[in-house]
Amino acid sequence: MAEPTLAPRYDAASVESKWYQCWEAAGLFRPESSDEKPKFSITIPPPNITGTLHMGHSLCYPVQDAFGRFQRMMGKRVLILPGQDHAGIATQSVVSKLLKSEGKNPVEMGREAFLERTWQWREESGSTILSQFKQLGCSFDWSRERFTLDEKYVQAVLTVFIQWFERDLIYRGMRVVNWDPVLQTSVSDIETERKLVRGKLYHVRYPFSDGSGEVIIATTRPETMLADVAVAVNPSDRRYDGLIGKTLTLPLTGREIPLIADPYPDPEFGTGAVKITPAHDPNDYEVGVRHNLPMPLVLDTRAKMTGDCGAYAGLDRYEARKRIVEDLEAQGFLVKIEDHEIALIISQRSGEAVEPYLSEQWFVRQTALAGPAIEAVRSGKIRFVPERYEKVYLDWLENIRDWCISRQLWWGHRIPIYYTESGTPIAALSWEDAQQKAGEDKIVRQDDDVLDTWFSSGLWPFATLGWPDQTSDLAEYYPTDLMVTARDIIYLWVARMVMMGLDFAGEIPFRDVYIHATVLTEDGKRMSKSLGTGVDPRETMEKIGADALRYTLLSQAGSNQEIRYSDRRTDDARNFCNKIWNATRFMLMNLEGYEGAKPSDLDIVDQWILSRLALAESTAKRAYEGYDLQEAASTLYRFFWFELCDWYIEISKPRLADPTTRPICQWVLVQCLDGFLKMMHPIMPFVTEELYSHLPASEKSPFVMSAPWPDHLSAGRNEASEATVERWIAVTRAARALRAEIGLIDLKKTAAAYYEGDLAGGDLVVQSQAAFSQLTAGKPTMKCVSTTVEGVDLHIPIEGLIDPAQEVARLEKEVEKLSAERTKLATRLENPQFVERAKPEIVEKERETLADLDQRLEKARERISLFQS
RNA sequence: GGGCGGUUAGCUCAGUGGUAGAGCACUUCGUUCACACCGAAGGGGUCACAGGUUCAAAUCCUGUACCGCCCA
Repeated sequence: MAEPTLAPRYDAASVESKWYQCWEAAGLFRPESSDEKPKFSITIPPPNITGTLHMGHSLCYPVQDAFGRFQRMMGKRVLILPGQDHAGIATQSVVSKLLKSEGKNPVEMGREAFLERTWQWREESGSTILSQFKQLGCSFDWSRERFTLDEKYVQAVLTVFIQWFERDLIYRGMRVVNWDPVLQTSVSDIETERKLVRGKLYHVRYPFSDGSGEVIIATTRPETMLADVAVAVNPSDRRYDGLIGKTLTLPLTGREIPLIADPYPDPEFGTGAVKITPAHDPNDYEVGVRHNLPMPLVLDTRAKMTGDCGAYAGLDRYEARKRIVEDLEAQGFLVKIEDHEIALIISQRSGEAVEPYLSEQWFVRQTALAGPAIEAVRSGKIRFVPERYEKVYLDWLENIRDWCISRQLWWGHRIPIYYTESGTPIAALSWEDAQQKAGEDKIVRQDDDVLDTWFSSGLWPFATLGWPDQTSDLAEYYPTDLMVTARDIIYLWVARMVMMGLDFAGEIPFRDVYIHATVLTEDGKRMSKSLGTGVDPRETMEKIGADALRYTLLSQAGSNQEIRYSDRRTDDARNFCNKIWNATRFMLMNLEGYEGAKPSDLDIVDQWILSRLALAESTAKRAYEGYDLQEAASTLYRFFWFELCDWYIEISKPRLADPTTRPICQWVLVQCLDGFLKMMHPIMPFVTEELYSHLPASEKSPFVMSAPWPDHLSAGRNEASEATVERWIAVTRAARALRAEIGLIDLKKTAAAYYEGDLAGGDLVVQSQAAFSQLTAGKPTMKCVSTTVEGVDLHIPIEGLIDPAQEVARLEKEVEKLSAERTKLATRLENPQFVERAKPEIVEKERETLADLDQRLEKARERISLFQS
């Protein structure tokens, strides 16, 4: 049953294109509907509809696929549910730009027309990334694909809002929020980042109205002084004793403001006096509330000075700053300008400096919801992998602040609040519902804002399964088993899913949270499109295939927090694919006469490789179970390349030529390939599927993807055979090294050799692998170069081929090395404390090593004297 | 300021107490015989630094330096 020969080189492109459709057609992406099997479910982090595949995705989604594939092989009903996020801000700005490039004005179009256009865009280009996941081999259940703006999903979002509103967990209030003046919307605290920039600290004189002196304030934002309503000093600050309550005249405007005492100003900083601008600074806002101060706005939603600002009206905030500073200086109010490092708050979406802005927004009260979410992780019901991220999660939840959920956008879930004529807000699923709830009071409008995208994605693990309906999917697959995501959204998303899952679905949303590493460039920089440091995974896949890309990234997915992507690594992965391909090719080329029956008598090498295979199986299984792909990948790599290819296949070459040993070799090779391909499959699905399809395995599954994990291999463990073959390998290595020492490094050239000692039946292995024409037991009479390893003496007759002085030098070097080692060991063994306290097996091992060293030293010295004579 | 991670061969990284490892790169040798995307043999390390615990430390503890990330 000889198979057709494979091409001599692996070509990913021709192999990968076909299998995805085969799997899908066979229905392998959908979980089986069998109650007997335990389930394993994942809801994938929904990528943005504006997204295209980057290296981060190429790690995150194959990680989920790999664990899913592994669990499928372990006999679970696996559901990996895919979908997408509507990405409010990102999508709205993409479509706005598009419209502007078409010469249209999104604002003038109006909400309805804009949304229609956005839906059209979503249909046309919003699913690119999902097809790229298919290219990566992700075995997701597309029949259950969800989108956060699906009708059903919207119902879930509105239901959550309404319930929370009615439970008084959602409230509306005037607050200073992070305002993005480019995107024209509020953003939440965690959608901002801090950036240290060099700025200036302006010291400005605020005179007392009665002419009795002045207070000097220090500010980084002089343009907001037009909205100043007070100057505050710390009550403990003696410099201002007796001055509290006096009135100051605000420069440039002549407006009168009070000097107040408040704990907020730090007496150590500057003059200890702080101007208070409640509408444009969150700390000042708090002061304003405490002192019941007015809160005028001087900047508008575009961060331009408002119409009330006289000469400055309409100026951009930076231009206004310049002009105001000039005027302060001209009028003698400016004391000095110092260099100062400022912590700017940047909006992640636009990159623009956030403007703290007093406005009316919707908030979720977080403290009560955070409690159970903290408990779920503290009690161990939810586990983080790596564990250290647990602390990050807990720290955030323990210091949580209310969540601003309203966004001044159109694309998203419109806040289901309807206002009556008398101004009462009513939360309802629809206008009609609201009217019903309102009774006599007439509904006149719906709130204009939409919800933060994270509000809707917080429901992902249960809303995708049909909640609020009690669907069978929800009953079967919730709570899910695993959430795989990046560390930068532990707050934005993971914590919120836990809070929302516990509150609405009554259960944790997932058992384990796997936080994957960040993929960086080769020199440790962030991959970023704008910086041009990104590597496009699609190009990598075209060059080397999805499997090699997966291997490159997954083989580095351990507990590290970053992965560096480099082409050198992808070469390794590509070479590995080719090696797997060719080893299988070798086996297929040697299948003549193979009948598939298990041979009755295995040789020691066969027992050895099956034992190594068994060990690889248990290690890989443990690694996959513990979410350690790096360990799984390296275990399988080492087994395959260093044991199966470098030794077993090489040793099998002469055995395959011999009709008595051939059937054994064939059978063992098939076992090894079968087991290896299965175990490798979660990481490299395509090449393993292709090669499995050529395998003459006896109990063959239709696909390696649907094959069971090879648990049965563990029976092959045989430590005695392992020890024996490892000795043969050590002797072979020593023999090759000895050959190299005398210039016989070319293994094509044969040499005769002799050995003394017990090779435990390995003479043929050593002979073939060290390329000896003959390996004869006994001591030759002619002049030899010799070495001792594992208690075996090897001799290669040299017949004057070598300069005796050179050989003496080599042996002396060896003696030197051995002596140094011996001294170290002997010192240790002479230490009574070592002998007393170290574990007996360690002491025993050291003693054996010492004896071995002594023997080798003695022999090396003998050999020196032989050459010197 | 607080927290987390890192520092091991020229480079990228494994290595949870018992003689320092891999891949790449380098040197020498080898292509009709699965694979040159390969094979064989080599060279190359004060495991950042300083203390401590231990019979024994890359590994555990304390501190320091530098790099990265997060929070304030």
